[in-house]
Amino acid sequence: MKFSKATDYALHALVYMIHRDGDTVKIPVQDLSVALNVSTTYLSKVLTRIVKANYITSTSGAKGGYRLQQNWENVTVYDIVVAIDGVQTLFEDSFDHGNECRIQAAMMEAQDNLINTLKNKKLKDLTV
Amino acid sequence: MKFSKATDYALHALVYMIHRDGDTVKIPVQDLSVALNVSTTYLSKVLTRIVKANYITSTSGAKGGYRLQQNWENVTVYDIVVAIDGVQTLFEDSFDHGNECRIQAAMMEAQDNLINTLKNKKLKDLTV
DNA sequence: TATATAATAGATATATAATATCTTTAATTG
DNA sequence: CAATTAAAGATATTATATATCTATTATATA
Repeated sequence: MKFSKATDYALHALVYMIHRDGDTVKIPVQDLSVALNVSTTYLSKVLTRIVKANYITSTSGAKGGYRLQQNWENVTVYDIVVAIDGVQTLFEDSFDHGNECRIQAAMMEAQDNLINTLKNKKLKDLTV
Repeated sequence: MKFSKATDYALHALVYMIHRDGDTVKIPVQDLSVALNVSTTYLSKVLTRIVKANYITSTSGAKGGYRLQQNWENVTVYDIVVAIDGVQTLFEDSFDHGNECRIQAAMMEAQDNLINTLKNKKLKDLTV
């Protein structure tokens, strides 16, 4: 019952990127790994998922790196959580009680409240 | 980012116990394990944590078993989550940004909303 | 008191997932 | 072409949850 470190890394990396002039610059993973004190290889794997999800772009080769997409101001914390960990169900009922199971329903309600909070948090708001 | 199976088992076991005449009967783990289709040994380990947390009592020996505490009507889903998994922080910031870290703050707010929902759910309400 | 029943505790096993590293490949610049 | 940088694949490491097994302790009752 924890958010993954990968999500933590991704959020911090993105906030760092926003600070470094938003979508105007390309930042190599090397820079980010120094800033966050995380290995380049692992951070790169994490960021690749953010690329796939289309919140940043990447360019290989010299002078390459990661750059925020132009739409970055609308990206939410929830978007990143999903990009890293996928859409998860917090509570998987081991028992096949179907939809009428009240335990399941209670957990779902709690989960919805968690998710909605994260949907209302834009990365932009975390950088002020 | 998931609730544990142990929590799932505990909630179902407790709801089952409530159905079986509340706090008036002792129910051996054998019965519960049949009802939930979970091994007696593991379920027993799980329930011992609920005993420690004082939401049920246990008596060894013949005619023994688990019995709800008299206060069971006030026990919440959150109480059980804590009894099983302890008080957890959903998001542990790997970076020592201190309290002013906005990422941390956003995650905390989401977590609070999750927890408050579970605090407002009594086991009693899951059994109607 | 002996026997059967039932929870608890400790040791250990199994499974799974997250985290991390290493190496190779592909793309880009100058 | 040489240097740089991301991506991908293979693998290793670590951590944790889940589960089982055995031994021990407690209780009821025949």
